[in-house]
Amino acid sequence: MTRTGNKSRRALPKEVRKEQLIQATIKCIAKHGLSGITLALVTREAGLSMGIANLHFDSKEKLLLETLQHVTAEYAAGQAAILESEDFSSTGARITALLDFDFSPPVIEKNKLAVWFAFLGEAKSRPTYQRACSRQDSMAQMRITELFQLALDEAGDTAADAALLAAGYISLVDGLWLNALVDPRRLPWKKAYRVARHYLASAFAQHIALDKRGLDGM
Amino acid sequence: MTRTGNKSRRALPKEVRKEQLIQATIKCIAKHGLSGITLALVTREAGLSMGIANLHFDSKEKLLLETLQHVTAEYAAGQAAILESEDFSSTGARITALLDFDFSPPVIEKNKLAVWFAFLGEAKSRPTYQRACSRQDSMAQMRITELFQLALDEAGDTAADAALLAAGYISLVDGLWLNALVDPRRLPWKKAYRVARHYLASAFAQHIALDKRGLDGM
Amino acid sequence: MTRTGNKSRRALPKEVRKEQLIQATIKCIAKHGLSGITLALVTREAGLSMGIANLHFDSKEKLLLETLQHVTAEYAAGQAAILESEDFSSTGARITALLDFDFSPPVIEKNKLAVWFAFLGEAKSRPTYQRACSRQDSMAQMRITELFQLALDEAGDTAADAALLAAGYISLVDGLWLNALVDPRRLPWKKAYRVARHYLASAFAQHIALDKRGLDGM
Amino acid sequence: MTRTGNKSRRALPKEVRKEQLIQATIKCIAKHGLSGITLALVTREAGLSMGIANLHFDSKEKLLLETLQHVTAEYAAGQAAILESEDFSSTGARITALLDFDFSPPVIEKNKLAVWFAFLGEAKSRPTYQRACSRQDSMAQMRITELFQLALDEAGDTAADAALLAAGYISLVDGLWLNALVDPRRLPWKKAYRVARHYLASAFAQHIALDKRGLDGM
DNA sequence: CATGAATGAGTCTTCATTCAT
DNA sequence: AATGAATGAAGACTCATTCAT
Repeated sequence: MTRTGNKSRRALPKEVRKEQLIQATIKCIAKHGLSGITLALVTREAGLSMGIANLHFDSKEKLLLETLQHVTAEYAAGQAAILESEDFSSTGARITALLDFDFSPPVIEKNKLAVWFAFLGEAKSRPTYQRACSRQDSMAQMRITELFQLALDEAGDTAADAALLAAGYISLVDGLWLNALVDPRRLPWKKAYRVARHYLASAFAQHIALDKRGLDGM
Repeated sequence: MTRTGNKSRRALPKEVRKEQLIQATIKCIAKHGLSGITLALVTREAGLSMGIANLHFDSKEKLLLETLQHVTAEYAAGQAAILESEDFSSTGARITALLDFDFSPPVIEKNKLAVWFAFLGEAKSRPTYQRACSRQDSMAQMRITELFQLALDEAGDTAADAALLAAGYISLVDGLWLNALVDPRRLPWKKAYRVARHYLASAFAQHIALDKRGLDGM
Repeated sequence: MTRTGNKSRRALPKEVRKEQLIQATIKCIAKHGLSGITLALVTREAGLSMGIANLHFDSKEKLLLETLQHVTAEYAAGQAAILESEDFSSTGARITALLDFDFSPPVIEKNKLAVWFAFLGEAKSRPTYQRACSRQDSMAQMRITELFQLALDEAGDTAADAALLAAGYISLVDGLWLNALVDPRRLPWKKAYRVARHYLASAFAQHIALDKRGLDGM
Repeated sequence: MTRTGNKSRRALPKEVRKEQLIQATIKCIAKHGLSGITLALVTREAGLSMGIANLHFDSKEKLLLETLQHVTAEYAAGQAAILESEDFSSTGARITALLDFDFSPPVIEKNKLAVWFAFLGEAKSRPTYQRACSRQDSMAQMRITELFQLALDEAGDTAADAALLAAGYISLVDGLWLNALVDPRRLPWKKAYRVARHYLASAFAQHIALDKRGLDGM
């Protein structure tokens, strides 16, 4: 319950309200699942009235879609910042940054991941979700492949296949997220991180060391 | 299949009906998603009457749960057969069999995987689903860790961590399934298989060769 | 409230239920108007549950449309019976029968007329209603024109225009219905009948007498 | 239009707004029907803000009622002007003027007639509408009866019934309006006018000629 | 056992009305 | 006086569940 003390009748900028509702939707999907979510639940979580969701999003379906897009866009932006940044001193540092980003608190935040996999679980039967999930992925996969290729070139490794390594990294991270999310006792986040780091270290031995034990504060 | 003697003539129909309904449920979840499924859809798909689902499963929820259990049990049985079989001549052959099984047609069948990820997507918010998903996984993870440890021992590798490799393999396969399911053009099944094989080959170089290009007929 | 004493859970033939709902709809439109009608009102009037309307008609809109068609079809059938019957001994008798039918109790029944004019009032903005209202009217107008032409021929009247007389008769009856319905004190049904009879008598003096004073029991 | 002196600068806007909203309401009823009209539609049509309707009319219901009264008052005023005018040289001329008025462009304007019949269609179930529709009608009917009686007296016709003729004329015009409005192809306005003229000509042969073929420019 | 018409609680959606600005 | 974001009651529609046949 996020009542912010305001008389709540006060009109707020459209974007603020939409953001408020999207945040409430994320919480509700994490708590009740995609098939258990209702507009009543979402608006109550936001501390607003029932009608407000349709006022700002026209329909429940559009609210859900914009929520999905919000989550994917946020991740894509963070990832793109790393892949495009000029600040990295080395290819290894960039790959490490990518890895650390993928297991940073904002990314592995329970609620957001729950939303992500809730939509992926329905993606097969909902072309709209599928498109929203896939669009940015293709781009990211290309960029990561390029990054990995650069690392292989630097190492003089002509045998390895950058595309295969990239596809593997992406899927591995997805799988680790999913398993750590569903049952953190079986796969603690620290262990998940070490698995991913190990994967990269064995592919890019010259760039990434194995010894770092994990992210602090996880 | 354990035939229960001569009285099966009477006892069988009940199980047949349940199986019929579970198969229809699998198809419907794949087609409409967990949040789009209705008993009317399922029973129509099965060519039966509306009331039959409640007659045999008491409630929609139980039908869904049994469907999930059906899918996980089927996978667990196949995997256990490999992990426990006496027929393998070498550890490498057993690991390869595990890999091939994970990408064999019955396992990567679109409908079943869709069901699997549909339930996983809701697992975070539904303890019942979570338990059904996790139970057998813990066991499998232990057995796979043992298998990998055996391989490492045979290779004299004392540096590698079998538990980490096992967790990585399981998550990698989950991630590959998910990505290949959601968008097979971005990640074709053949490529997914090569990624998984590459993962195992780099961990168990002495046991598994890289050159095998993929499963036939995929 | 039309509870017919049955346990109401008993399944009835589909057509019987539809008829039951259409009758309830007619009553409700007469009582609350097209813009005041709700499915709750209709189903309560029928003594049935809320969901039944959508079960048999798919949507409120289709229930309303079928109700309109029911009313128009009933009138058209009665009128067609007169226009096509072989039983009339003379043209005058047929015209008189037409007139008497137009003011017979089943036709001028308050509820049905209210439904008729409720839909006509919306017809301008609802092509679906417009079509349902117009379709049979065109046919009837043609047949009435033919009948009037026959009467004029028999009378040797070559000056009068049968088409004009028919259009006039139809509109006059519509207007009389409407005015008698809206305010029976200003235009009692008996008077409305005399007006219509007078119209016909002045056009077909040889066939129809003026003296008959009106329908009994009105 | 009675200008209220110099303070009109301040007082006028209120009336202007109401008129603006009534005109928008007329358009919207014609376009969407009484059951499809919403305040959002009306205020958007008027180019004003959502809250303005309640500000000036207190409620939607009152806006609708005032719209109905606006339309009926306009018609009644035009009709009264003819019935009371001192300018007519003969009874025949006055009757003809009445007829021509009833089919003059401002009266048969599509939107206004649509509004008129939309309310009439609901009148049976809404005493408020019924009263608004009937009030002036009674008066008009009396005056028209007087006019017709005068014509009959002038013609020495003692057999005809002026009240019956007046009731017939009023209903006939209503019916013609309705039919021409709903389906102008089946009953073109020119034909409707000829029907009405024919009705009057056959009742008042000495006063009204048949030969005039119709209104120009229709 | 099986059927499917009927039920009615639960949801989404609309929209007149309110009120802070 | 005017605005339009926000409200929440009311209504259409869905669908798991029941039960007479």
